[in-house]
Amino acid sequence: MSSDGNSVNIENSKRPYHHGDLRAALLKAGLDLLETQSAEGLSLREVARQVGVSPTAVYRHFPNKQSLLYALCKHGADGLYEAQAAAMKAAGGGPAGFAATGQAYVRYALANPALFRLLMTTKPPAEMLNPDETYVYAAMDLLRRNVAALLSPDASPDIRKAAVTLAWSQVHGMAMLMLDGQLPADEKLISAIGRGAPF
Amino acid sequence: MSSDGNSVNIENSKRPYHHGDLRAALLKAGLDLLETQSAEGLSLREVARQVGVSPTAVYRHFPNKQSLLYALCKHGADGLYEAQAAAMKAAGGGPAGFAATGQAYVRYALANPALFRLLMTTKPPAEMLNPDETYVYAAMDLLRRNVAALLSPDASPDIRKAAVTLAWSQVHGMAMLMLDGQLPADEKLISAIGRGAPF
DNA sequence: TGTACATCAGTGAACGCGCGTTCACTGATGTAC
DNA sequence: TGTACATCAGTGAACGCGCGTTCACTGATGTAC
Repeated sequence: MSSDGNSVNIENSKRPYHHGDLRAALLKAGLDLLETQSAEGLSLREVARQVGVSPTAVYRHFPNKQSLLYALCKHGADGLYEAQAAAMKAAGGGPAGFAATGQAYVRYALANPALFRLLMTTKPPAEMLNPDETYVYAAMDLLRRNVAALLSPDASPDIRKAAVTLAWSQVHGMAMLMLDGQLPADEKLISAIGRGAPF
Repeated sequence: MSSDGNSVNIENSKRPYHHGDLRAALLKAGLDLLETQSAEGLSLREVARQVGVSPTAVYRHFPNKQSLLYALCKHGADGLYEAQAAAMKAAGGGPAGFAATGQAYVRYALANPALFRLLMTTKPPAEMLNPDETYVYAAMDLLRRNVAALLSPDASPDIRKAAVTLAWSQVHGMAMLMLDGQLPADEKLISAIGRGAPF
């Protein structure tokens, strides 16, 4: 466990973390725990335990459990957006870029199951800047622009909206069905996204 | 609360339910509770409370909490299948029938949010007859047959599988996004399903 | 029709559990003079 | 450089809570004779 030899327990000094580090450590621990369990099963005490700190210490960095969860959502949303943006950039835009972002969406969900679920399920707190934006707003917006670029320039707003909705639905549905074990997490299925499928 | 006048509490006789009725009452209570709260928040004690019975009484009808949840899943799965089958029958098969089943899927999810989630998330117990079947198997199979009927007869198995997957994904994704508040539960969006959308 | 008895579906009390959160506290750190 | 002191990030004990489940029980129901 500890990295100094002889398996001696390092006795924590009273201040084991440098300024601001505990917050980051708590988030890291939360993310780690979400790799092996669902968000509902995640407890504040468990996160503290994982870091090796008393439950009370968490309250120095987050006013309550919920705000810790919010922070995890934020982190996850950023990750999702970055994964999609990177995929689009790598694919070079256009139809290929569109397909790539969709696939990145599914892959991100599969790589971060509990976090992805939490992210989608959680409504941001009212204090957030744009009250009607969700955590996935940035990722969604990227998708919207991609879809718009594929449509003929004179497509009506209704058509555009329907196209975005259906594209997002398809990608999201595949992600959820795979997470829930209803579909195999099969790379072949993922790569069918955006390839001019029959629907 | 009670239906005899003067707000006198009806003192339960020791056997308030006829043979087998308590089981049905518990299931009913579970379903009712799932209309206003998530499945994770549903407790065995709460179900018992709702029926007006001690928590212990539940154990006469279900070996444990999980099996009560299984029974709720079963009920929900049957409901989903029936909703889709009825929609297909009403639409008279063919492409219209396919669109109707997809739309029925989304509508069922919206009408039974917590139950639908539970249903999708829960793996049936090993004792069930076909171990690799999920609760949604029947509904899925109906979809599969519908999709198959739409494809040209010489479509390869891979094409068929991809078509089913994408169709299910689309419908499921829309349902989930609406349940999660990421998309408005808008009838216009729902009716876009299966209407030869751009994707 | 009456009686003895097994069965069965409930009861209430109790268990141990882990949770989120509050409290009064401690001791190290950083700062002003 | 030394000292006094405020700040701040931790601690451990405790709270009340609701949970799933077990236990010994009770009294009504159904059955055999």
